[in-house]
Amino acid sequence: MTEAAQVPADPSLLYVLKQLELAARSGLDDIFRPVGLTAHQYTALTVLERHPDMSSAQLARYSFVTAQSMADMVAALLAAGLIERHRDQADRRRLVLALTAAGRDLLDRYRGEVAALQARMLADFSKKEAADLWRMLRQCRANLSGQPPR
Amino acid sequence: MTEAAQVPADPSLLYVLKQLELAARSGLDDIFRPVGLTAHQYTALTVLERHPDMSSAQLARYSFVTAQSMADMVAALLAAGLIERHRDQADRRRLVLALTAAGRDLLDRYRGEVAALQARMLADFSKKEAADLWRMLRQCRANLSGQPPR
DNA sequence: CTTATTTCAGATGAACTGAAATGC
DNA sequence: CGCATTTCAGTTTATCTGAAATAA
Repeated sequence: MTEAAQVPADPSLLYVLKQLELAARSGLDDIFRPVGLTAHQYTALTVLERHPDMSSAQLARYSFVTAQSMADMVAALLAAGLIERHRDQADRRRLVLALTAAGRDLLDRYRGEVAALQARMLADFSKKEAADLWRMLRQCRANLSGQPPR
Repeated sequence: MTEAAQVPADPSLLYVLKQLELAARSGLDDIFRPVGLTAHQYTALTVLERHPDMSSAQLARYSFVTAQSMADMVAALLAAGLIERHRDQADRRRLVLALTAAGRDLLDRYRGEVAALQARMLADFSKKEAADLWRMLRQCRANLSGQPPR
C-alpha cells in the first residue's frame, strides 16, 4: 500500500528544517533540470551575481565545501558558458569569476520560476510573517556559524 | 525608485534556508561523529522512535530516498546494534524495524546535546519567536509537500 | 496477474585527501 | 620562508538504476 510520507507527531525544529530544505532543493532541481543545472550550481550563480569577482576558493569557503570540490563545479559552469574567469591583476594567483551574458540571461529567465517556488512555499504568509521568517532564519544561521550574515 | 530591483541585493529565502540547514547538519555530524553516526542516520533513529514498526521501504519514502539507499543505512544501523528487525506477521514481505535498548540508550544519551545545538541556534529568541519559527517552518513544509519526490 | 518489499550487483557523481606548481 | 590559490590524481561514500526473489 502506498501511503504518503506522513508528518511526525512532534518533530524537532532541526528535523523540520531538514525536510523543508530537502523539499525546497527538490523544487529548485525540478526547475533547472531542463537546462542541466543542479540546485547547487544555480546557487553558485546567484552568489556570483551578488558578489562579482570572487575566486573559486572564496566561493568554496562561502559554500562550505573544499576548494577542490568547488573547482569541479566551476569547471562545469565554465563548460556551460555561464561564467568566465581571468587573472586578478592585483594578485596573479587568483582567477576571478564572473557571469557571462549567457549566465545573466539564464538567471533572468528563471527568476520568475524561482520566485514562484518561494511564493508557493510562503502561501498564506502575510508580508510581515515572511519578513519575520527571513529575519529569524538569518539570525539562526548567524548563531550557528559565527559568520556575519551575507 | 524608477528602477525595479532586478538583481536581488539580499540572499533569497531559499538560499538562507539552505545555508542554515547545512550549518545545522554540520552541528549534528559533529555531535555524532564520536559514535560513528551521520546526521542522516541519527534522523532515521528519531523517526523510528516516533514511529515504531516502520519498514525500510516506508522509512525510505519518509526520507525521500530510494528503498535501495535506505537499505544501506538500515544495514549500518543493524550492524551497530542500534535497531533490530523481524518479519511482520500480518504481511510477511515486510521486515519491520525497531530500536534496540542500545538504540534507545543512544538517543537518550545525546538528547541533551541535540537540544543544546537547537538552543544555540535559537540564542536570543524569545519563546514566542521560537514557537513562531517552528510553526512557520512546518507551514512551509506543508505548502511544498505536494511536490513530486525528486 | 499485478504490486510491494527486500536484496544483489553495478554505475555514477559529488564530495573528500594528498601533493605539486605558482605567486604573494 | 610561510601562506593562499589553483590544479592533478586518486579515493571514499552516498546515492542511483536495473534486475531478481518472495509474498500479498
